[in-house]
Amino acid sequence: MPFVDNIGFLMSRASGQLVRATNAALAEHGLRVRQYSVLCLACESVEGLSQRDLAGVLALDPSQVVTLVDELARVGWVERRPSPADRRTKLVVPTDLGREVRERAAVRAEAGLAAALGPLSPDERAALRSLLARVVALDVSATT
Amino acid sequence: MPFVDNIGFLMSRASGQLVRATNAALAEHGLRVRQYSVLCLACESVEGLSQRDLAGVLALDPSQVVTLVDELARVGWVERRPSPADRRTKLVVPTDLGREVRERAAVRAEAGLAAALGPLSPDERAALRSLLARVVALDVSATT
DNA sequence: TATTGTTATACTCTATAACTATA
DNA sequence: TATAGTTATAGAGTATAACAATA
Repeated sequence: MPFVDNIGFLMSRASGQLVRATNAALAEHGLRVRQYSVLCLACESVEGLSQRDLAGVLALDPSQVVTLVDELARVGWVERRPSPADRRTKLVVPTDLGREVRERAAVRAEAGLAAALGPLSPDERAALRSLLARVVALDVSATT
Repeated sequence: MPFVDNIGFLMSRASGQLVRATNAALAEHGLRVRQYSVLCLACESVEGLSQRDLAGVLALDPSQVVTLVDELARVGWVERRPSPADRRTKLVVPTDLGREVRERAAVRAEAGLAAALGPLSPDERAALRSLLARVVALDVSATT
């Protein structure tokens, strides 16, 4: 099988395309996809997530999460709150402004992603999502 | 739909896993996946590919290809040959040693990739490949 | 004038290691 | 002793711009 049909190569190219399309769509909102992912997860949580939880869900190193939260906090879209249960832990919670930004950004991000997925039917997108989820579920490094 | 089910996010995580698994498998052969892709394409071509062709197929900037070919040439696995047709063009061709390395590396790379794709059946892998190929085919930036 | 290969630069992402404060 | 967050650093990947040789 020729190299251009290698699943790893195709995955890497496709991933790059989706990231670029999403970043382009998010640019007008002052976001990149990494910061956006943190903002989304913070908005979805009820009590806020610890940075450790964020690192686990996103499969990032905790030190990377620090930077992402710093950037979102600097513009006032999330804030760090002390955890009532553990004084080491900081909960990342969205501000009201952060929720608004996230809502507007989500519309553009979805549109950008949809365009990058092109002619795939809804069923095909669901199939792709399901296959990807099964690959991701294998990740051994993610200790969460 | 929660962020963790976002296709872009899942694709990005899955891509990272496949790249890491492949790099780990290739490490004992002194290769990383980017260099390996150039070596594979050079081995598959009959007359050698120009660096421009390589950049087009791999969706990389021509300046990135320079670095990759430099590294493979330094260890004697490929060489640059002048094109008979165009004196600006350099054809990248594998050496005999390069072909041997590629053959051995391919075995390990395939095994590493297969492990990273885990429980996906052959049919599911084919379906994944096909879906990815259709997404990649959309890439507007690839002028090839 | 346009294209191939090249050099240079800057920014993002990835990967580790070490430190602090708490547990 | 282990964990959450933080700082620091180095390497790999991505994105542009400019230049020389050639078409």
